[in-house]
Amino acid sequence: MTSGRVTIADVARRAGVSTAAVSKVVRGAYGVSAEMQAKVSQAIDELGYRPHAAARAMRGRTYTLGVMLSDTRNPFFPDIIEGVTGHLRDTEYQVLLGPGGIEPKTQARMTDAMIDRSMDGLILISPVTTDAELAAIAAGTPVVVIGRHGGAPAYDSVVDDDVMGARLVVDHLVGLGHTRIAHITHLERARAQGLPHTVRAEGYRQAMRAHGLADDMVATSFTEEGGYEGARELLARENRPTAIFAGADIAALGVLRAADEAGLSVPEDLSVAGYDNIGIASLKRISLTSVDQDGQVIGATAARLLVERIEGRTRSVTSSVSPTLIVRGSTGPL
Amino acid sequence: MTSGRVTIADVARRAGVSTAAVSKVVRGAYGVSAEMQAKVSQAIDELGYRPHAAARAMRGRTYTLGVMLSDTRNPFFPDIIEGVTGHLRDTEYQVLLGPGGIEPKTQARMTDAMIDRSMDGLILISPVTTDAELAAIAAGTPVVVIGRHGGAPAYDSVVDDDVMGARLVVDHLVGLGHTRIAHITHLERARAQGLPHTVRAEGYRQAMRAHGLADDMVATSFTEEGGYEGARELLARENRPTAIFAGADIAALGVLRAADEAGLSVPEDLSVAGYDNIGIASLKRISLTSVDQDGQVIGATAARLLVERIEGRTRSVTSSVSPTLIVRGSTGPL
DNA sequence: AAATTTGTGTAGAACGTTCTCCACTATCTA
DNA sequence: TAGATAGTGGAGAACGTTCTACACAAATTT
Repeated sequence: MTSGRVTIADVARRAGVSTAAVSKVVRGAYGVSAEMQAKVSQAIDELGYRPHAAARAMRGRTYTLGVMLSDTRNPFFPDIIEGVTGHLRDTEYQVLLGPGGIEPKTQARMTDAMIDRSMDGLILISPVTTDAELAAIAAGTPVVVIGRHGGAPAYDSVVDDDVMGARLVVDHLVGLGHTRIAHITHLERARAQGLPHTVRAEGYRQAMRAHGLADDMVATSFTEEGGYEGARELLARENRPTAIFAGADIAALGVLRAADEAGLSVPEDLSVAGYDNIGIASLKRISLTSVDQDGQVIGATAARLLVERIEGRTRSVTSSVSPTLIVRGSTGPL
Repeated sequence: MTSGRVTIADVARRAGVSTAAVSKVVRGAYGVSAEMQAKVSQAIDELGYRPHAAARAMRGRTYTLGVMLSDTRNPFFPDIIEGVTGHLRDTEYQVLLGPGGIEPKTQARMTDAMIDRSMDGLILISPVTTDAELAAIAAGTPVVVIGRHGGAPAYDSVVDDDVMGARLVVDHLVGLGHTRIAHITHLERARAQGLPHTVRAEGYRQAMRAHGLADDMVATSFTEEGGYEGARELLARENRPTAIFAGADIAALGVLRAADEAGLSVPEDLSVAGYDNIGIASLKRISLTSVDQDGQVIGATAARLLVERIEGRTRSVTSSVSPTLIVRGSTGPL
């Protein structure tokens, strides 16, 4: 207590062995007798020794995995995080989350910070960066990217099949008799390729074309406010859409607000669908038809791939998770 | 690129000076000439040098602050995090979040992990621990605790005035003519003192007494499900309450679901109020009367106090933030 | 019986910083 | 002119691990 932290040298002294031996025991390395193992373990317990991560980092592992969050406010993240931490629960890896913000610059600062802290691997959720920057990061550190299509050889990817998700929504709405189906997407600031909103928008376009329908998109942002403004714009048109498919639930909530304010009842006057199936979508009051992408599975998969890569795999893997359409009260027949 | 990371020695060689000099420049320490400063800065830029945090940690600072999150799913956290990161934006500190879970054991594991990684300071959000454990942590690392009443000399505290918040709700409901006002609180597993739910419950009790009314509480959990179950129990009573004050918005959402299922309209048949004023509370569809506690201010305050403490302050500070009642459509006259 | 293999433990050099001394020069004071 | 004082730069010892090389003993093979 008084004299600072307990080090491996203290343990070695207590057990009457060398620091190298203690290190072996701690790491579970080869070449330790049962007797040595017992002696050292006892000393560790008695002294309450905990390995100093920074010192470890100087030579080997830190046993720390970083998850870069692009937008803390997105209610979809907790599922992913739960998947990641759940999968890592019984390993000695620790997960630390880095709030990267939505700006490319702040995200880059965050990933740099994580690399500076010599994390063993990084999970990047919907990073807004160029492919080149991503490849540069992945060249130095094991990386798994979530939610970005078109994987690269340098890192693993876990994606939701957003094309399929968008098609599920369009098919559902067309099946209900809708023809004027609008889509609200996220305005991309950076020249990043393969972000979910882009793919969802593309999937929407394809699905509309497949049904011989004209697409109608407005680009705001994936926020409640963005959905609200997008919907206001769409609903002000002379020939307003009868259904709005927002690329994210959070935006769909804004659409619902705009509908309420415009005196339109959902789903009688306007059908609304979202994407992500966030928790509150199931509230009776909201009852939002949405595409579910099982964040826990995505998170757990990402964690698994990352550990594999840290432990030596070099061949790149892309894991695609199929989404499901959850039909609720916000969509109905025309 | 090919030969691993750029170190302070590389910079020193390039600039033709000693590593000690480079270190001084990097740290902005005293005793550097303008010429030296320029020479070294140029070499740093040319080589793209970044200090290795782990190596720094061996001797000095890591410039890393940890925030322990007790429940990632709580929609109230993003505000706090935004406050923290916002306040730290232009400093050289980096914020890393640790998902601690709701169990005392997992939270302890998380704080230990953060200490092992020699973070310069810790912000703990509603930690579920004994005062003794908290004091032990704070003895070794600067700590600011958010959302836990009854501060201790070893750490700083930032709290919402939960007694006042509860009183605001009760006063409001009584003003509307309600007398049978129930409260849903969180069942505490651990023997932790001064957690928000406890204080809110106590504030509710006091306020009811002040109005000469009998209190009626049920303890489930601060989740949508917990609110739902608590409300089901309350609404099943022969003399059911006319207003339910949930100790957290997330639970209030569950109350709304229970009301909907029971065929009760809000606020005509039942008034519902929550606490935290989470984003979706303002959605027209939800329109939940709630107590707002400005998470951003709380987060920013915590960050400020933590930095002060890291930089030498030892006198303990407790900062209390006054909440506001936001009246919306979920509460109405009896 | 000698040679080889296997098992177990240790010495000691990294790893990339920080920071305390110390040395040197140039300026100022007596 | 000698002595003191700033101001600036550098040497080198930490910090707490990991891990390669090696030493030694015991067991096994020739």
